[in-house]
Amino acid sequence: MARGVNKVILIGNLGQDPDTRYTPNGNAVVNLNLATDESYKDRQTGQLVPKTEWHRIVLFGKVAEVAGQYLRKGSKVYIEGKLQTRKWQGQDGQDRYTTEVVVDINGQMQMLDSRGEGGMNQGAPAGRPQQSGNNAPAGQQSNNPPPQQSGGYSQPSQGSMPEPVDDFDDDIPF
Amino acid sequence: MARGVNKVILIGNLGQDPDTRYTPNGNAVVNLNLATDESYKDRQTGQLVPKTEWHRIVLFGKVAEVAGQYLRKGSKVYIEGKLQTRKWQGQDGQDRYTTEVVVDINGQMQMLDSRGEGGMNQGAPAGRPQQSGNNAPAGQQSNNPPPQQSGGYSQPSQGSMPEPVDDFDDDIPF
Amino acid sequence: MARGVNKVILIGNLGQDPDTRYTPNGNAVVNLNLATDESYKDRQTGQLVPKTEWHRIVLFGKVAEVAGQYLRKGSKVYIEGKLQTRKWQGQDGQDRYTTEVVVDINGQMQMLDSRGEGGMNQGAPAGRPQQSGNNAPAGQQSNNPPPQQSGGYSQPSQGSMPEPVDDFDDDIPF
Amino acid sequence: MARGVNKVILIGNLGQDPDTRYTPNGNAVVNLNLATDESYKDRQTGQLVPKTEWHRIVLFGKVAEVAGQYLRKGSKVYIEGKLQTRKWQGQDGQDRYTTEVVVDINGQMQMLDSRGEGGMNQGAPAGRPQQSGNNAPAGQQSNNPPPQQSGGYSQPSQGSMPEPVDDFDDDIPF
DNA sequence: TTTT
DNA sequence: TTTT
Repeated sequence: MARGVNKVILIGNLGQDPDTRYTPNGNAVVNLNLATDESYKDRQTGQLVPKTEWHRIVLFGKVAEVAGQYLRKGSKVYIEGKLQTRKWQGQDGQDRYTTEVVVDINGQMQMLDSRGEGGMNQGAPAGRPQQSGNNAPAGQQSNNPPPQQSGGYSQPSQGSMPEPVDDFDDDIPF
Repeated sequence: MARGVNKVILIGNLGQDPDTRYTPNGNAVVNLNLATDESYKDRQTGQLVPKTEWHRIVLFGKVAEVAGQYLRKGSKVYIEGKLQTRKWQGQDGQDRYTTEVVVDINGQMQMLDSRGEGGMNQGAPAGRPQQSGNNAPAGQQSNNPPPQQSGGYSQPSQGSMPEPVDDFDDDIPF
Repeated sequence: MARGVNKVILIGNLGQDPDTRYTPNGNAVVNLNLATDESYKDRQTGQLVPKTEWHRIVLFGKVAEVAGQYLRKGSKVYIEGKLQTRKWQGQDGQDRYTTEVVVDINGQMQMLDSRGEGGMNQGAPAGRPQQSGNNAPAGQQSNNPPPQQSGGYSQPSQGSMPEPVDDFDDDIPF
Repeated sequence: MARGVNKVILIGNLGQDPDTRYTPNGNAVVNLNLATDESYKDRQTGQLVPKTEWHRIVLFGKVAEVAGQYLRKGSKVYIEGKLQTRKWQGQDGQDRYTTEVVVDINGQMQMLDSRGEGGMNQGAPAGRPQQSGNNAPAGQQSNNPPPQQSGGYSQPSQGSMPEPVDDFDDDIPF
């Protein structure tokens, strides 16, 4: 299935709560904003300077469900996925490119906060529908420009959150 | 030095010859355009569809020297580096972001073409100065828009190719 | 499915042809002996000393089929799998341990020899049955001590096994 | 320096406190016993069966110092190293082989327990000399059979513990 | 823009 | 925007 290798491995913390959306088929698609920290020695001052790198993560399928339910702002997480750059149109009609780390059936997500502390403190989210309501407030997110969206999927027709059947794979465009 | 993990592993082929530049200190900085191939089964047709992902690679230091000298368009290569997104200004004054895989002293580059075939066919490049001349023709490359450049380093002041001393680390902005 | 991470990534060359066997169900199980090369600077002499590390690889399923058919002694290959140590009984009744890199449905194998050169020179093996005959000679292999076997699977259609060529395995020290 | 790739990435928990030793030169060498958990679906019963894999980790240099000082039984940790199999002689004079994950200057170790909970609860170890005394009690460890040793380095000549020179960074470099 |  |  692959004549190359395209692998990303990250450990970092979430900058915000996960952004959960659903495909028309009811499959979860979760966006994460992940910070990885590094520090390097400044050549001028000789001091250790912290440097944060931010990564856009997109999870699909089962791992997206878990991420959306259990991860929160501040959560520490291990991510294994692949690099993907997608093109979108800016408001000026010009092409823009956004690179994301895609975690699908071939990837992995591991929560690294032990025993519920860490970022999992806002009360345990219960069922899926609530999740959707809590994490993907339509009004707010739907104004986001393309770089905040992940292509072909949209949000659940709110209020009518249509029985999430798990026929995944039927609508993800890759 | 790092309180997180930020690792990328790629195996693919170069879309063009490497783009070699030099910092004012004479350190090589090489840009690669790397394709990784994957194929997935189309849900509609059931057919296997090939899909190519393109990656921007930036190498620094010793590994950059080697890449610039021995890699060519078509070369198969293993890359281990880290993700880095840098901001630049579009001609319209707006912010743009480009994500690259940075290979520095902590990364790795492995040529995977065996026995000189593959992309290594244009004759063995000799010394470093010539390399610079061959691979980083100033007039051509300097017109490249920001996404084609890697930030703070510029090209060798040609003709005066300043004694490539290996005092690396003195000018790389991270 | 996993509350940890256990990942091995190797690029190296095969020390011998693959050793293909079959489970009672007819599933391929392939053993590889993979060399990864490294060199380090000797502190005494200051010289660059080459050092080869040998790895035992066990492949299951589809990837095993491909490996058995297309890899040969000398082939360069990318392996992604997981570490697994299994216990077996020495002839003296004592416990022995062998660590292997297991490549199953979650792993990956990529052939890195381009255009059929490399180790792929003994003529293209054809169908699976023949493969079985050539690579998994029952009579000879079944005498191998435990470290040469990979646990619960046994050999194919015994009794009719034709010329067993691949009896290396006898001098590999693990 | 390397014409191959030999990389291991693990996330798991320590089965015991680290075993810290020192080379004659006073360099720390730390052994860890790391468990990675996985679960698989039993084909017979259809049940999810947990499975623990144990790994021998050997750390050298600075990362060894940190591991010896801050890791404890139960600690969750990220390990990046390389596979290495070393030969030793059993009491019966026969060759034995032990495979370890070696973490040296090219590797990485990340503690994943947040805020001092996790396994770091036996009181904060203070200076290095005490560490040595606490973690590498010569009398106890020296009875360990070869698989418990890592080759060329020995234990601190007791009583004469030679003032660990390696005053690299300022204690806590992360 | 690469490669098979 | 996270974390220590």
